[in-house]
Amino acid sequence: MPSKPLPPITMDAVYAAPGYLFRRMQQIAVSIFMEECKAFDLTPVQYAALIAIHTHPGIDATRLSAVIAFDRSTLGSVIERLEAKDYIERKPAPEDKRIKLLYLTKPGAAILREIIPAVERAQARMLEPLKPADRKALMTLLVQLVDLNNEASRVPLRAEDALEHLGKSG
Amino acid sequence: MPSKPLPPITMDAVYAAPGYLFRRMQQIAVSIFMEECKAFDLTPVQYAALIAIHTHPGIDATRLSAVIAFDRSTLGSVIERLEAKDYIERKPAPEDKRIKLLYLTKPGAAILREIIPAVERAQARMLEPLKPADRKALMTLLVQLVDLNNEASRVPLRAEDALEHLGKSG
DNA sequence: CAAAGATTGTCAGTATGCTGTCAATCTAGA
DNA sequence: TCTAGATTGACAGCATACTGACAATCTTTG
Repeated sequence: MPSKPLPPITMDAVYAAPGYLFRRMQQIAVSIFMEECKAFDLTPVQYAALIAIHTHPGIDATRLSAVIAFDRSTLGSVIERLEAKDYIERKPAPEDKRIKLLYLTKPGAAILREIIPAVERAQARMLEPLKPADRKALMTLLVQLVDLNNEASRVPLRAEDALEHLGKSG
Repeated sequence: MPSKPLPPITMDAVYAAPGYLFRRMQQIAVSIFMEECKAFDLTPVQYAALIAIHTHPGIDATRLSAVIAFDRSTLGSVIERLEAKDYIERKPAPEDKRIKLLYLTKPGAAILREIIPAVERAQARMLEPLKPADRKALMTLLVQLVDLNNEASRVPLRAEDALEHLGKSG
């Protein structure tokens, strides 16, 4: 057998491939987010970063990247843009000259309060076409899959554990 | 009531949001794809484009973007790179001077044959952590959701219908 | 304490993705 | 036919993402 006959190459195989579906769904999710939030000058990534900084005031960029599973390189420019919009500020850490601490500003906290309803509408719209039971089933499976595949991505999620090495006053 | 008390802002709400999970899963999917296919100089997007051009020889860029649901602007550079690698070639359409027809080259067809097993391994790996029944359930729900949300994205999938206006000799 | 090693923020380079625009070209209607 | 409108490929500009590298800085070790 010099060459095994390959399966026929069809677009249907592409349309049914997990990778294609994940990409497509991501495009759709971003599109819905931007539509619901067009009154606010925030992208999904910037929103997640703001939430994380709000939840962990004084976090540094490297730990932030672990908490939201974003690439450290990418995060640099995201932070820059958030700072340019005056939603966050960077302060040098007194005990480590390499580190810059991130804090939400008043306008940052304000925009967060205002945008949350729009974000929730967006999240709901993404799943709206499914029956409620199916929405729940899909989310359950996705949470599992993302968790079990955590190490497969370049920047695994390190959630709260990532903060254990931070100097906490508690 | 001057201001309604907002729900507490937690990272768990972010981690459970559909949009966040889709983004995360997309990152993971790309990472796995690139790892399995590192022997071949092809990205997931370039792979999908190659398959579509193989399936629809002589397609033009605009219709290609509809068939794989990629942005027309983005596709331009993707095509450029595929052409630079000598995997496809562009020929001017005789009856319409605006259009450039896309064809797979011999090296393009060859790389497609070679990469397919790696791509299938990648697709399988993405779902591997789930039980077989759960994989099937997830894919079924995702196919539904992507289809029902088709119009929500900037570039809805137009699959084969997009080709109806193409001059077909058959 | 000095050298080796690790960490942090940053940058260059590449590759999607999106919005908006434009000239060239084709099409449809007056 | 002549022109208003649509289509096509291309481009500029912005925003993720990833790889790999780097200087400054901190930590660990001998």
